[in-house]
Amino acid sequence: MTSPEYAFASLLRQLERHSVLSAEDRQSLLALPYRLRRLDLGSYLVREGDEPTHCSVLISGYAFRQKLTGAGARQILAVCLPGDAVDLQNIFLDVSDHSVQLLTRCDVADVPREALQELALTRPAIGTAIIAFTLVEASILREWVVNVGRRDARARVAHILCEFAVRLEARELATGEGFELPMTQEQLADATGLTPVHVNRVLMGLARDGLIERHRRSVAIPDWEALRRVAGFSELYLHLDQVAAAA
Amino acid sequence: MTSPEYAFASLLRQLERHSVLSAEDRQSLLALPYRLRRLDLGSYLVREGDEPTHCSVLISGYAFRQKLTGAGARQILAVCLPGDAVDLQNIFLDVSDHSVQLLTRCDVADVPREALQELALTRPAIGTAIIAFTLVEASILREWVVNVGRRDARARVAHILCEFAVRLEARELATGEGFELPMTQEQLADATGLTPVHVNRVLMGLARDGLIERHRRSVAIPDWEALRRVAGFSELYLHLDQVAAAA
DNA sequence: CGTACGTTTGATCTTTCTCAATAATGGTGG
DNA sequence: CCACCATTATTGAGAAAGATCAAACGTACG
Repeated sequence: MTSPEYAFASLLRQLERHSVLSAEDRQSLLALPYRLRRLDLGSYLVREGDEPTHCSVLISGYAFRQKLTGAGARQILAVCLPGDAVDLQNIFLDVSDHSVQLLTRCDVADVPREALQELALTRPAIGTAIIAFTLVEASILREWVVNVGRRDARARVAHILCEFAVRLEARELATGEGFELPMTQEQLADATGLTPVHVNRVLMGLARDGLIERHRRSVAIPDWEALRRVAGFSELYLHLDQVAAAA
Repeated sequence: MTSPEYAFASLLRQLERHSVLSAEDRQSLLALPYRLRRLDLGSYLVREGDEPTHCSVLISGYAFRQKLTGAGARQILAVCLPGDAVDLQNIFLDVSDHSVQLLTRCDVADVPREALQELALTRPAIGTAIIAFTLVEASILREWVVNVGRRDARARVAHILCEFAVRLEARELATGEGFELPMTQEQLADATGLTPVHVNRVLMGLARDGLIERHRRSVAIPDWEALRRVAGFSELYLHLDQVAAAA
């Protein structure tokens, strides 16, 4: 389950969502050179200001993108799931504009920048897939702006829970029953633009109203429609249904 | 100044920021087929849910990306400047996840989806440039999340003003003296996640403290360093300095 | 088994929102 | 060119969502 081959396969599955890859395309992706690392919770995969030399693929574990304001506040920008290529971003820009930190202990595969770049440019189908992949990330980011900018605390927290549930299910990391939330309430606060105290109160409120059930970090959603309504959630922006046209 | 050739030249200049284009690359970009349209303020260039058939390039005028929450609130996600290719986004995804609306009367050039897509895939340098371009947009979006999520009202408004000033200057649409802000205070509010009333109060406050000078929609920044400090602004995320390595 | 971290709760305070009214401004038709 | 109308900007008073401060409680891990 956590072998590198499996992780590349997961990356592959995501790329194929938006582009038709030939057997050769697939092969050359799986043949990409890489170096394996195991990193502890809290390690940085990328730091703002870095000049990237490689792109890391998350084999197992979770990570998040973050930036700090001048005043020292932290904003979490995105959560990376197992199988995500963490910094496709950095392969085509020369300096990293945000940091990526691990949410859990992780296995990562580092792919040299040039190898991936060359693949993207010489194989049009892979190029398309990579562009589409970054565009989906951008779409998620746009919804994140909406969440933080124009929803109240309850809807914000509900929305981020809906997003996790759907993204995790799409990768078969969650069942309809529920999922492990890989974040502390403080991290949830930095993702939603709230304070940890208020996140706690909102979570308690959602639980009290029967919209979620919690035991430790595990979250279950007994009435999906109800939570979706509270969150104003519509999964269109995840671009999950877009299957590449048959070859 | 507002001929289509000029606008494509402006697009070209942006693309060349991140990739080295050959004479041929340039030529094929400028030879792209297009259809010209003049549209009134408030028109939609793209609507959420649309299946895109073309990519519009802004020849003159301003536009903005937006999404609506279920509750009907609007969040502005980005402002598009003259010379921007508005929906490179949509060329590689099959359904548009947000809307683009005009901030002013605009001249736009519609480039057929297939033409641009083919160019991106057959000319690696152009492919690189397009990926880099969308990555820079994503970086701006990330800073937008930080702005709305983790800065107080004063810093938020100051930050968006700093961003405009720098982006406009980079395209020679503003001088050190100041610039025309193409938005109403209500739109500014939807961009910063505040209410129009509060945006007004913050603007008044910034002016009272000598951080900005306003007459109608024109904004001057008498003390750049002071405003930058209030905003916590650092232009790294705009990736402006990144010049393509010499060929 | 104790220590550090995360969660929960209460009390109070502040920022920002809401509602409402007034004043400018710009555009339009006569 | 002027008067009118619609939109945008400005101001005040009161309300509310969420922040801050502080303390207690759990739980996991070394």
